[in-house]
Formats: sequence, C-alpha cells, structure tokens
Amino acid sequence: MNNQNIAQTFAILQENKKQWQDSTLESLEKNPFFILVGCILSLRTKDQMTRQVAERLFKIIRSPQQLLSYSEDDIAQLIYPVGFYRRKAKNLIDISKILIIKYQSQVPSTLEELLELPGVGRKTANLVLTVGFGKPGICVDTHVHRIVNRWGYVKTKTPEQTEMALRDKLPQEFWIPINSLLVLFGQNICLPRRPRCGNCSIENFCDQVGIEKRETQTK
DNA sequence: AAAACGGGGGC
DNA sequence: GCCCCAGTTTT
Repeated sequence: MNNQNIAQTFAILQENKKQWQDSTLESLEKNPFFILVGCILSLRTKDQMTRQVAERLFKIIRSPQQLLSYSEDDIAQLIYPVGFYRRKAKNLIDISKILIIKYQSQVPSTLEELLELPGVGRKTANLVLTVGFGKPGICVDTHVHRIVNRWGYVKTKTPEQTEMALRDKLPQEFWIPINSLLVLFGQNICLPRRPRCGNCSIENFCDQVGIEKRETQTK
C-alpha cells in the first residue's frame, strides 16, 4: 500500500460505507460536547453498549451544567453498562467543571487544551477536533492502528507512532475520513482476530492477502 | 476459561 | 515499556 493506491482505497471504502450501519460516535450530533462525552463512554467498550448508554444519557444531559446536576454516584449508575463506570463518571464530572470554569461552558477547540482534560488522550482529543469542530487532525484508535499496519502503509508499534507517521505520509484530504472509514471497515471486514478477507474489497492493496487463513490456524 | 471491546493514566 | 480498569459479549 502506497500513496498511489491510497486514494483508490479510500474511494472504495467510501462506497462500502453505505452498506454499514453508522458507528455510535459518528451518529451523534456533531456537537463537541456530545462527541467528547460519547468518546469517554466508548473507551474500551463495545460500540453497541456505548450506543445504548449514550442514547439514554443524552435524553437527560445535554450540557455540562445538566451533567453537574447529578452526583458522581448518579452518573456512575447511569453509565454502568459501559464498564470503567466509576472512573468515567469522575472524569465526566471533572471535565464539566473545567469546561464551565475555564471555557465558558464550551469545549475547547485546540489539541493542547483538549489533552489537558482528565481522561482525554490523543484518540479522544483528535475525534473531538475532527468530528466536533471539523478541524484537521488524525484520530487513531485500535482499528486505524491495526489496519494501516496490516496494509503495510506504516510500520509502527503504538497508536501514537501511527498518528505521527500518518501525519507525515497521508495526504491531508484523507485525515478526517480515515477514522470514520476504518472504524467501520474494522468492525465489519478487517476484524482484529479473524479478518473476513473473502469479503474484502481492497485485498489487492493489502500486504497481508489471505491473513484470515493464518490467523484462524494459529489461534 | 479467556480474550476482546473505537484508551488512558499511573508506575 | 508494563499493568490495571469492570462488565458484557465473543471465541
């Protein structure tokens, strides 16, 4: 995989995307606060579980002020099924306080400011930046990290290294769509353990054609 | 029984 | 770098 066929790959994935159900974070209102809260809920959590909790939560909480009208225990109980509920509840409360005091109840729109918020790392900060604000950025989660390495487009060990490598190599027009495309591609086709190479539409561009057979054998 | 889930923080 | 987090689903 190189920059010659990356454009073609993206075009094909764009087309495939129409037949996949939107992921939860993509289906949220493009409101930075919702993206931020949704992102916190989704950490190490199945998309389906995030969706259930997020839908319930956003019916009653639409702003940092509303979030603070609940106690930490209340929030924890509301988001219980996503796991890590105690840490996430505390982070949501602490973040809301910071937004109100320091940012006039708004979500900050720079990477540096976002990274200072408790429980916000590079993946969350970049998703808020790109999806919430439409600013350039590269959001690397486990799907993006796994897939671009399978492609052989980059060879990196950590998601952060992947982000930096993509920042160098990937033409900027693909920065924002890469996450929304590869998350769905990763959930539907290029699965972590048993990728469905038989159903893959971009196998020609992948360094690991037929990886499904090997992964199935060894595990 | 284990591994995995759209990570992040503490050490 | 390594390890934990917590509950649920998948293998």
